[in-house]
Parts: sequence; structure tokens; C-alpha cells
Amino acid sequence: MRLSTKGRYAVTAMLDLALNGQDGPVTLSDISENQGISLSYLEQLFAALRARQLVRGVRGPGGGYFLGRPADEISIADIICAVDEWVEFTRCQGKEDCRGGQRCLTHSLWDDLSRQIYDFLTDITLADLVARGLEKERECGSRKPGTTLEEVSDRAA
Amino acid sequence: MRLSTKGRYAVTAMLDLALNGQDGPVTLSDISENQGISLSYLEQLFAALRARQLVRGVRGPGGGYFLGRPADEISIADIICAVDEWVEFTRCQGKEDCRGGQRCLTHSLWDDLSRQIYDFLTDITLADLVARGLEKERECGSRKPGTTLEEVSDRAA
DNA sequence: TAATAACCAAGTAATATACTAAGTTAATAA
DNA sequence: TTATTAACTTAGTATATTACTTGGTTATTA
Repeated sequence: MRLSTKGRYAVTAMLDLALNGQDGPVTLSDISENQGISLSYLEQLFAALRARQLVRGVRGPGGGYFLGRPADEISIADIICAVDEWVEFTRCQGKEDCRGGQRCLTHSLWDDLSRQIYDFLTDITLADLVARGLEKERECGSRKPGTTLEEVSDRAA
Repeated sequence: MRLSTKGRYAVTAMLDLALNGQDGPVTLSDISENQGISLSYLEQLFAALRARQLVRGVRGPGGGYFLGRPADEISIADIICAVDEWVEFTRCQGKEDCRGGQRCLTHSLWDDLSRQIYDFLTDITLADLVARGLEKERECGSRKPGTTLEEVSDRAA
């Protein structure tokens, strides 16, 4: 498992999609402006997301991107793996002395941990994040019309 | 939270320490050989780990490194934060339009997730990892004398 | 006093990050 | 039909990070 700023950009962009994709497709230009990410970098990221069917592009005027499937069926792990390319950690099984050897012992412990992190992020969906954000927003109250979580959620309902 | 290969090297090295540091200090040369990490890179990593009191160095012949405190008091988050420099994610609170603005909404959702990952890794200690590895090893059985988890654990007891 | 191994600093090749530039293709609206 | 929009594609690049090399110094032990 890897968790870089690249993965963060991807998750952030997907969150933007989840929040704004209710009433029509969202353009990368919008996300670029909203999140302060360069358009071309977004295009790169979305090429990877599209390859995994996490988003669906619509061409032409009025076009943009939708989520590839419902927000509660897209996990954070899905997103991060799409852009960050799950690099398999030192798989020395077979190659080196792995019959209880010190090297592969620690490697297998690391693999276990990595698997745990992956499982953890597999259980968190975009929908979860948005829902949890909703609760928090409710506590603090909101001000600017049309851009609060409540109203976004109302539109979705 | 960041989770790079650098963090993986640090965790791997600390696991090595936890496993072999029972009967005396472990040299970076040993870890270098065991884990296939360059000595100088290890020195860089251990400078950061030492700064956070996660390891304790002993100079001179017969010297090496010990864990800075018991393995059950060192979390994976401690290790990763030591070498990876917890970069605070876009703190646009105040600077930009943050009263329900779309940008900071997604950013705060990301912050929440990042906090969750951090909390998750705070709950996992080196001792946990070693213990969980122990169980697994027991199931499969081991072969080479002196380097299996059972024997390492026996030495520790 | 010699050997060991931590500790320190500067430089570097290789890679990843994030972006710019310059297009092509498909869909819509004039 | 034509212009516009926005997805899609490719190539190149400045910057930063990674992982390492080199060449030291200091403290400790034999």
C-alpha cells in the first residue's frame, strides 16, 4: 500500500465528484478550479481512474465526469490503487533464503501490515466520507447558500 | 499521513531491531545486510528515528542500536511520522473562502480520512506486528534454527 | 593505539511529482 | 455545416524525493 500526495489529489477529486456530480457531469476545469489542481494533471489522474471504471467521461459541451458507480461502492483503496499503482513489496519468496531467514521474516511482517492498511481503506467508501462530513457540518452550522453539505445532500435526495 | 517506500524501509528496519535487539545492540551493517538497504541510507533514517527517541545508539565496538522504548510503546505511526515528516495538508482555513466553500469542504473530508489512517496506525505497535507474525509462523512451521520467530520469541522471554 | 561503529555532511543518479504545451476526437449548439 | 466545448492523448520538463556514494569525525572498546 502506498499513500502519496498523488493519491490525495485523486481522493480529493473523487470527493469533489461525489459532492457535485448529483445534477449533471462535472468538468475537470471545475475540479481544477475548486481544488487547485492543474487541469492536465487531473487529466492524467482521470485516465487512470477511467481505466478502472471509477469514473465515466461524457464528451462535448455540457459534458464532464460522473462516478463510475454509486459512491457507496467506491472505496478509498480503489482510488489510491488506481493512481498509485500497487507496487508489490519485495517478493523475495523463492529468490532468496526465505526458510525462516531474517530478511523475509520482516518482509512478511511488513506485508501483513500493508494488507491491514489496505483492508482498512477498502472498508471506507466515498459515501462514508461524505456522510461523516455531513454530521460534522451539522454540528458547526453553515453559512454560504448553495455550497453547504446540507444543501448538496438535499439535492441528492 | 504519508506512506512511502521510505516509511516502509523505516518500519522494516525497526522490525529487524525488535526481533534481534533482545540480546544486545544491532548494528546498521547487520540491518543493511539483512534487509538489503544501503548503510548510509539507514544512517539517514536512524538519525530521524533517534531524534524522536525511537532508537538509542551505542558507539564503539560491540555497539549498535536498541529500541528507544519497549516494542509495545512504539506505534507504526510513530515510525512513519519520524522519517516521513507529517506534511500538513492544505490548511486553507482562513486563507481562502472556507465558509462552506467547495474546496475546503473536500479538504476537510480528506483531513478526516487522514486522521483516521493516522489513528489506525497509532493503534498498531511493533510488538503487535511481531506477535501477529508469531501466530502465522506457528501455523506453517519453521526450518532454519536460530532465525525463526519462535526462537526469537523464546530468547525474549 | 588500533579497530569498531555510531554520527555527520555534501554530493548525485534515478525516479516520481506536478505541470505545460499542443494536439485529436466526439458531442452539442449556433 | 460550423464553431464550441470538453474529453482524451502524447510528449516534454522543472522540481522534489529517493536511495545511495563518498569521505569524513567522534566515542568506545580491546
